[in-house]
Amino acid sequence: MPRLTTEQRQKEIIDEALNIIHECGYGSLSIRELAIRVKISEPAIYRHFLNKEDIILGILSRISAFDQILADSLHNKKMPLDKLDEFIMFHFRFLEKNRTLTSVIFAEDIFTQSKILKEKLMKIISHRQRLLVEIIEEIKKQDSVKGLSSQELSKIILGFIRITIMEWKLSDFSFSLIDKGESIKNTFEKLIFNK
Amino acid sequence: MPRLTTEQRQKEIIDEALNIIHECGYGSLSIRELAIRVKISEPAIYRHFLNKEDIILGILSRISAFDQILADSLHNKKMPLDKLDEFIMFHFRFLEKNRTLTSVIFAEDIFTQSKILKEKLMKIISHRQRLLVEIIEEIKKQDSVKGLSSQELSKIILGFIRITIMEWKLSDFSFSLIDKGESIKNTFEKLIFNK
DNA sequence: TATTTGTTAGTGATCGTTCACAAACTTATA
DNA sequence: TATAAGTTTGTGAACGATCACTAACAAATA
Repeated sequence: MPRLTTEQRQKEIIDEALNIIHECGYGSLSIRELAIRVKISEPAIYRHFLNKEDIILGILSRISAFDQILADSLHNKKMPLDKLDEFIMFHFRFLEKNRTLTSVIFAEDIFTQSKILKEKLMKIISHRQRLLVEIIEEIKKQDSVKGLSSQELSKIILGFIRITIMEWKLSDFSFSLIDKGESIKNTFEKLIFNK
Repeated sequence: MPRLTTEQRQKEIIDEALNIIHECGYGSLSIRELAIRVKISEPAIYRHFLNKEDIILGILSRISAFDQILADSLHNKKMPLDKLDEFIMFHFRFLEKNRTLTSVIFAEDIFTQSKILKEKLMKIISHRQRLLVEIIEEIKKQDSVKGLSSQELSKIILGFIRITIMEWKLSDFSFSLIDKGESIKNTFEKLIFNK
């Protein structure tokens, strides 16, 4: 029975929480099961998190952290079209490395329970859309884009990304998301930006 | 304490199950709460459904029924582009009238628990996509469509529909989905079908 | 020694489900 | 037509299991 620092344990606990949600759904996420997987007792969980909601907040923080890395990565690209590519591919690369997070994205029920969680989720969603709208606005300055609002375009792109991820998940990750990303890239360039 | 036929009760139970999921999320759907809302005892629920899973199957059957009406409605349209319009608008009209069903659509957790439920959901999804692909193929015969596969196009359309519904739900149904449908129609005609 | 991280044991609440039984409605028989 | 028999739809009480969470205490670490 090794003793870890709170930081290490918190990471372990969130990792296992994600595994449970991923494998058995959010409804199966119990402190009991979590404690068994982390190989500590139930009360030990409460040494590192205030309550169950706090654990979910920890999961959302991990997604927020992703947002920061995404923003940084976009800064490195100069051409707006490259930024769009990076926006899409970053999502796919990230999810290939963190499959368990796909389950959280679609687990609506996590967020209906608590106002705090719902607000945090909405922040993440709107932030990501704002990021995409900015990219599209930049593209519009350079290239001719059909008479569609940036809002609409962003929703089309996000919707397509989302449905692709969902298909990937429902197929038990049977194809390469990154390969799909390449063809999606071409699709949008053809479809929207007249390339 | 009035006695109803099984058919009537089953309808009541499913209606209230949908209300609970809609208002409080799937995690709050318990036989106890359900019985309170229907104003019968818990064991009475089991007179009309085998178990909880059976109740969810009843909800899914209601969605399947929708699929049949959609297919019929599409048969009445002759022009393929009208069919596409009808496909989109039918979804929106239906959901405006049945808001509670939007919650089920996004409640992933319902389906992760049971193999039977997951399979029934996948059938519904793939059936709807097949319907849309057929429409797109018809359009392709008549109009010039950019070099994109019907599969890809169907995913773009379904993704956009889905994200619009999600936005509608997250905004607490603060805008008219049908109005949005009109502008989506124009968007796709401009974007994809060179109108 | 003080603090942090862990344990065992137990809290009341709620879960889905079943039991034995009662009232209502339908059908068959006297 | 009255009544008996059978079926369907309801009830209260209770089942074992599990839920999130806590009090009290022990061991490891600084």
